[in-house]
Amino acid sequence: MGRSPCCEKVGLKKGPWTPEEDQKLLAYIEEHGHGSWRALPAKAGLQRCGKSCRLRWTNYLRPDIKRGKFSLQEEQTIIQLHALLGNRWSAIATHLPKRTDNEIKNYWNTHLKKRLTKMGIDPVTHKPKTDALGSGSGNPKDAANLSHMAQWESARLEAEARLVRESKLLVTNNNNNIPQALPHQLGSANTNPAHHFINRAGGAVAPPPCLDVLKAWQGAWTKSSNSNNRAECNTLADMIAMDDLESPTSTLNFPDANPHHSFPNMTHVGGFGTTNTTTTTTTHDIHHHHQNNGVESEHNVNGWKSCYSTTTTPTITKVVNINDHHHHHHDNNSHMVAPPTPPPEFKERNMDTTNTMSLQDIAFACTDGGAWFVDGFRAPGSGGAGDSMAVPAGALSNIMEGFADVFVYNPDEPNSAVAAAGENSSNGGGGGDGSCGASGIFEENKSYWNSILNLVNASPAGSPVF
DNA sequence: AAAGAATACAACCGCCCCCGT
DNA sequence: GACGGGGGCGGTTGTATTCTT
Repeated sequence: MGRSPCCEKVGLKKGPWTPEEDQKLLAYIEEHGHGSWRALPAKAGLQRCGKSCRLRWTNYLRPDIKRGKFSLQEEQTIIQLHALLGNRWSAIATHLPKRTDNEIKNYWNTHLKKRLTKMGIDPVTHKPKTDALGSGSGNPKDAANLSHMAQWESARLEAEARLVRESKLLVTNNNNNIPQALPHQLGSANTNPAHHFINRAGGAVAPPPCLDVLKAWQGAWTKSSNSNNRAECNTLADMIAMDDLESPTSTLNFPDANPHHSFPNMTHVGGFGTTNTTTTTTTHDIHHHHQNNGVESEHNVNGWKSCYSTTTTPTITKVVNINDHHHHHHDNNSHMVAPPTPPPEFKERNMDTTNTMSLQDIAFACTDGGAWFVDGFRAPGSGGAGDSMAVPAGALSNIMEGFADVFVYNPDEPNSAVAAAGENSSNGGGGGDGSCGASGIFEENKSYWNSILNLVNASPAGSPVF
């Protein structure tokens, strides 16, 4: 036998709510709370069933509901979470404050799904459609790149999901974020991906990934939107400046006396076309010591510079004017050779102020075709240590390119978008408008896959994500 | 200007899970 | 442990609005 209906439906009104009905419902809930939904309509004087009242309240009348256009960040979050969670709208909604699952679901069905389809990406699997590879973008090169990304992403998601799960166990076992030893400190034989968290100041906490990655994204978006100049917020400097960075997305916090110290060790791999020199910093998180062909140089995280010797622990000095010191490079006229520089649009990006690292942070593309990899990660064939996470061969360039425009792409301000995937872009650079045309579509694809990398971070403890 | 198509969004429906009894 | 009510969830439909021809 079927279930009995939630309430007696005969004579009950259906369809759109009138302002009067809304007022009655609001007034009643404000005074009494909703209590039992089943009993509410009679008490509130409404000819509706309790379920209808509940839906009207939760999806529309609730005071903490944000209405209106979805921001870029919200869109990205939805897409990312959907890639991981599928149609679990309520789970997705928990990471989009003030948005209801119904609204997100509708937005997905009416906007995002279509847009992904248009980009040649299957909105269900979040992978490029097979036929799209050949004909979707009209550009075989784009399709090939996309295929690489998909291939790599698939393997990666698997590994990272494992990482997240294991990290949770670690955190649990360590009693609420008591600092843990890093793989380097534990011994190098550990190949468990769960140990690949970024080093922190003092070699202390290696927190599990969480939605603080998205927090950083959303913070940047919000900040730049407020200043009406998103382009000003494309670098970590802008994010660092956001001491008031609020997280609407994550409930996890990892205490750190000085979050500005939370930067990774990095290793430069490849570059300069000749010697695949790999030099890893081992001392300071905020300073990236760097050597090519025996010549030393450095990369510094925003706001810091070093007075270093080439062989000893550098002395780190906070730079007063952080905007002047995105990177400190010695030019070719000095005794130093200019190191390969990350394209400006993603220098220092994603090194957030919130004590977490995005998986995107494993690498920064360099103009020489090489890349900076955060400790514990390496490019294929780079011969990294046993505790490195390898990137499948063939994927590196795609990864590098994938780092480009997530932050800066703004469909409302096409000219502000950094469409090309850095100076080593292989698809011809594309136009500045990431919102239309084959090139634009490809840029969106890169951004898309890039952003999915963050998904494995997107599981605050206790969330329904995993 | 009007009709039809497309889009956007609110609301409904039915299934399922949780929890109290 | 079984049962039933309440509420959550995801899929779908209905309707208003906007766009296109």
